[in-house]
Amino acid sequence: MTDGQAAAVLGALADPTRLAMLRHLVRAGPEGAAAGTSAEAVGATPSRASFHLKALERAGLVTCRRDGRSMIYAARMDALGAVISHIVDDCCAGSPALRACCR
Amino acid sequence: MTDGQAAAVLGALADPTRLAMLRHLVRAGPEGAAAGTSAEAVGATPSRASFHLKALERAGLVTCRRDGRSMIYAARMDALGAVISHIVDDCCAGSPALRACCR
DNA sequence: GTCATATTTCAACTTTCCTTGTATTGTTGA
DNA sequence: TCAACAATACAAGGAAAGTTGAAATATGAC
Repeated sequence: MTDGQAAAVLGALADPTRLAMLRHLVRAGPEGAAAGTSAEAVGATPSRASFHLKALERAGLVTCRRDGRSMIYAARMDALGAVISHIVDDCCAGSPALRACCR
Repeated sequence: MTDGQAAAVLGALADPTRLAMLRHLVRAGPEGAAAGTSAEAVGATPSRASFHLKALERAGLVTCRRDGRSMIYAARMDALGAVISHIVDDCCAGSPALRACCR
């Protein structure tokens, strides 16, 4: 993973609304949650929620599938892990102090 | 740590130049490195380097002290750990899959 | 004090991002 | 087919961030 790619993912995470949405999706589990549900969970208008969910999807942090009238978004834990690994292992030279934070 | 605070730190990380500078500072160790040295290491002009180092400092990711004519910046591993902890523990419900990435 | 070095600050410009409201697409059930 | 609903797409406005180059500040050497 290049710094540019990592920066793009971190940029997607660098917003309180998106952080809240991602948390909601992680708690929803592999099943995911409908866009409207996430919107309501974080107190965002549908349009705004769609904008931020798309940003998360572009960054590869969530997947999207249609289920009837609803769009179901689900968190991609592997992508989240990849960017954390980039910071911890590559960027921060695998600092023991940093690794300790994850335990 | 609130989502807003975490987002601010993640925003500071969400830039390839800053990611490269932070890596350089981490490798420099607790001693830190002069602003000019970091600038040269990542191929940035002094002005641009100063701008990004200040951004990292505002986010609490680096410290700054003067040594003669040079400004010495040093990475704050604890701050880096805190934001990773926020994502791993709080935001992502301590997902075992995510924790595994840090080991 | 004067000069050179190291870094920061500033202003101007460009680009990107976030929000809001409205229009549009896709889906379901009558 | 038509009406209702869920979500997205689009455009406009304003705010924030990054880049550049020139000027300013702080420090050390002479």
